[in-house]
Amino acid sequence: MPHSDVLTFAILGILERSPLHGYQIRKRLGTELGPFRALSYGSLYPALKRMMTAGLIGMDADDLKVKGSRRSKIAYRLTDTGRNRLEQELANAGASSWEDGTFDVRFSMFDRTDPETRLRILEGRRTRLAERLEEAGAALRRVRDRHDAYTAELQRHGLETVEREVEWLDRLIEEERSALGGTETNSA
Amino acid sequence: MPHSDVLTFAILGILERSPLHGYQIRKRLGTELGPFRALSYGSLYPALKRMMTAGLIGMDADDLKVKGSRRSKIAYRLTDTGRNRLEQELANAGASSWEDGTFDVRFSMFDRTDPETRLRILEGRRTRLAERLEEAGAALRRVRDRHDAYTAELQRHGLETVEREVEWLDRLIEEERSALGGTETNSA
DNA sequence: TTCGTCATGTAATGGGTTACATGATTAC
DNA sequence: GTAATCATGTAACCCATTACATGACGAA
Repeated sequence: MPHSDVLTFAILGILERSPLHGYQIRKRLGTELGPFRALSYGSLYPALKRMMTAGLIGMDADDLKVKGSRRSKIAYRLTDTGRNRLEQELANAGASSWEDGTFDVRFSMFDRTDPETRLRILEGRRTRLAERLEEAGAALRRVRDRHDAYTAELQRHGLETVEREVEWLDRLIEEERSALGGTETNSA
Repeated sequence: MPHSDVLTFAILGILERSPLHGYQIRKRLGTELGPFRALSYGSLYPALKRMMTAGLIGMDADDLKVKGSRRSKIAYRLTDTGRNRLEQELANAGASSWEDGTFDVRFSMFDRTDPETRLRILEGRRTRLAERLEEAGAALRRVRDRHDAYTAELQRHGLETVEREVEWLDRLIEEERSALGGTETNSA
């Protein structure tokens, strides 16, 4: 029960702001995150169905009630259960918040996350990336000579990209710390 | 028949340098590309099996022949068919070379790719990224105000990352061009 | 002798995409 | 009237991961 999958969480976060049609949810997922992705309907609608079954969301059928039989636009909205689930997730700063496919989604809801949790998530992500950087760097030093110039360049660029992300996180962490007040929070 | 999947192509490229065990192939995939990935055996071995069936690779069973029944280390090597397929792929500068999950693999074999093809692939990738940048930027300008500071920052960072990749490509393209001689090659 | 790494494989499962099928509404 | 976009959904498929099962080899 504790934590749902990313997509469910993302949809919960989007629907909290206002009820939306499936179509609109998809667009929001595209512009709010990334903005380099477009979830297919083949993923979205089944997810909404699952969430209905789980009682996380409900629907306002616009004209479904008016005319007799026509299926039409459906506006989904959060139920109380869904809202509770979302709050529960927003308070959680565990590993699932730093992981690769999850961090962006989690970050996009920082405006609804309390400052301490934000900081812990940013620090978690930073630690994780720094670890990867170290492993990768070490592995690289061991085999450096076996690589041609292009492979080496590819790896250099890969490392550089991650290094930059770490710098970005450092900047955000610093901002969060100073907004929080002093030197109070300690990192693991 | 024309183009195989990325994994097949990557394995072909790795085995061309020398015959390897499945285990070693996996490690190479990890260090040569990225270096942020580790393919699972659940993907690797079935892929090798498919490639065997397709006649792209063959095996040197080390001690399989010596003792009677023991399954042991298997060194895979390219067959002539496999080598031909690889060459065919290496000459191809089509869209499948610029796509997201494919570009890295393709780039890692640039030492076995002729200069003109290299240039066309780099240009293709650059064009694709620049397009995405434009679309994303336009989409963003339209909805900017609807976003909170965190969402905006996430998008800013995403765009910046892609911009940097474009700069990286520009540098590589320039190098390839000057190595090629004059101003001869024309981009689409 | 036991621990870490090398080594090979299968079955169940998961999470996504594409292609298909359908139709309403809006702007030109 | 016709094209674009809005809008919903299913079925088939793809490609990967995780968990499981097995065992050899070298070093402490």
